[in-house]
Amino acid sequence: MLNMTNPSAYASESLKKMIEKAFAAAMEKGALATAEIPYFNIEVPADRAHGDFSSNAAMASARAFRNAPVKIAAAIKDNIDFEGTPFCKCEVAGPGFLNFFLKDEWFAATVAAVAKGGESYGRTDYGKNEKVMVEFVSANPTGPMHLGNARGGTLGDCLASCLDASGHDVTREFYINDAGNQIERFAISLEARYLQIFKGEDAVEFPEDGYHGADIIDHAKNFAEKNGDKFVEAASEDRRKALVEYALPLNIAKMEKDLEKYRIVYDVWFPESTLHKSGAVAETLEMFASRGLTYEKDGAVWYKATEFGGEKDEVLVRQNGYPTYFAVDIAYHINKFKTREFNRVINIWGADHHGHVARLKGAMDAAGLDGSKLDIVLVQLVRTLSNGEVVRMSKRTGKAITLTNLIEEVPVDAARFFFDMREPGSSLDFDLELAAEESSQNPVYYVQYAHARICSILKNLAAAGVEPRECTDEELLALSNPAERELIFGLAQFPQEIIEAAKAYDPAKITHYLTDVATLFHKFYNTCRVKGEEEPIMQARIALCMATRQVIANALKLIKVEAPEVM
RNA sequence: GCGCCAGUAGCUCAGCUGGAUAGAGCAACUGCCUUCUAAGCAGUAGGCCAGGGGUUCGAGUCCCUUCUGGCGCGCCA
Repeated sequence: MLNMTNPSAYASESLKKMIEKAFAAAMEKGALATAEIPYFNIEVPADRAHGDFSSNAAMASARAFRNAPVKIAAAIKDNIDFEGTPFCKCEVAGPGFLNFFLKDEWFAATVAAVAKGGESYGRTDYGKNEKVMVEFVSANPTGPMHLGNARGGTLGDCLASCLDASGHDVTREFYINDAGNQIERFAISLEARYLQIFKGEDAVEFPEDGYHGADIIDHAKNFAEKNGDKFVEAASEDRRKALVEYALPLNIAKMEKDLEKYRIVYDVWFPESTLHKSGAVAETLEMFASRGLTYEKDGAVWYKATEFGGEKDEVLVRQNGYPTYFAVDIAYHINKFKTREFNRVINIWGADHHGHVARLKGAMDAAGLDGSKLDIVLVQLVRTLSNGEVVRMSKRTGKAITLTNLIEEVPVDAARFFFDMREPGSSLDFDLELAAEESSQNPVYYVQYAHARICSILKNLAAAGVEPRECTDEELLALSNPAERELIFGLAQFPQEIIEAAKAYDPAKITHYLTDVATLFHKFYNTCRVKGEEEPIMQARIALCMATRQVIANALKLIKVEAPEVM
């Protein structure tokens, strides 16, 4: 039997070699003119009557061989040697497609491969252990997280899982913006609310650009209960410091807890403040200056971004002497690449940050690093609706549907699956009431149902005294019903599907794949019986059921959704 | 004004980076449970792939252009 960790890739790779050999053989015999073989595709045809795999090799090489595609296809077909490949048949169809059919052995071997792989079926070493960071969510710790964070969180987390499963060395990171302007605003907001408690709301004006949310008021109240009016007469600087030192850790802890409830656990929580304390920001500024990349204008330090693809130059140090967010971000990313030696860095950002993409990549080039190793996945913003009305998300006004609300109203399985079904680039409307109401028709249950059904079949068999056993090759070869074949073919795609998701930075492929496998299983279930069949075929079908359960469980685990045994 | 992202069935979305007759799920309609879970299956209906040009054997996919929607273009982050 064949040994396969990635049955689908194994088949398409040997097909590619087989076609190349056929080209060579045809040229040698003079059936084709001697020419270089052009690039051609291997794909799975939409209509499976067209075979298990097909190739456009003949059509793609029409020009190179100065011949009609159908004639080239015939020449290839005549010179194909199936020996040592998982294929048994080739047909020429349509305008010159080459359609290929897999041997029975390949299907049997796939079922065996899933069983052998067990929990690790799906994992490959594709990424060669490349050190990759995925930084995602990184919400401001000045207020609660919103639905955009939930979406970015799901996508970032699942992307990290796909990278991990495809053989990358992955680190999940949350960047804590615990310094800079928004912390200042956080401080003055807390201060105003605190003073309002003791002096009355009218006596203390709330700052125009402060955070108006109820969470700020709660923090101030709790702080006042703990410390009384001790800080009313204190110097403003001390008061603000005390308030921030009280409230910020609480906010960070709350984010960590909420994300954990949402099944997101980070390897690293990286505070911005460490970049200031360690001198990394200062070093970055010096380095840019020493490379002649900066100049002074209007009392500020500017970076010549236009020399690195930017539309305009950018301020690094403000007139007031403080570094800009951009300067700190450059220092942060130098830290990722240089200090911590990540080979590739992936950031999940809200689409509203897209203006920042090119200049940060350019800055990496300017710093002597490789900006092309920095990839930004832009997640379109989530527009929140409430009963059909648009709710503006704004930390400033304090009105937002929070991640906490989401977790309370919609089961985590449904929420994660929902956000994971859509590609990052698609814009999204989210109505919390509607989502809560309709969560029962979320496709996640369709997938989970398939898993539960399999568990139920196995349980009934066990009750009847039938225990699964290892099948012989011959028994597995008997899985020849079209519904069985389709299902096995689907199971074979899993490892490659993970690789594709990792390559395209698109974990939505996994939810689509899961839905496909669930469909294939439900069809199989309605076509073939397990219990009550004759022993050999029953055991082969048990093996297929167990393989399917394994794949569904592995894929659900990848996106951190439960695989229930009973529904 | 310039830039980025999007526009595919009534709704929500796929479409494997240029392949064969454009597919799912909801919603609608018709069938299928005295045998392993009907949260399922089978079927019907639903389309100018936003519009118009172009590239080639072949375009939902690539190029140009127009329209529509979202988001950017701060010494904010």
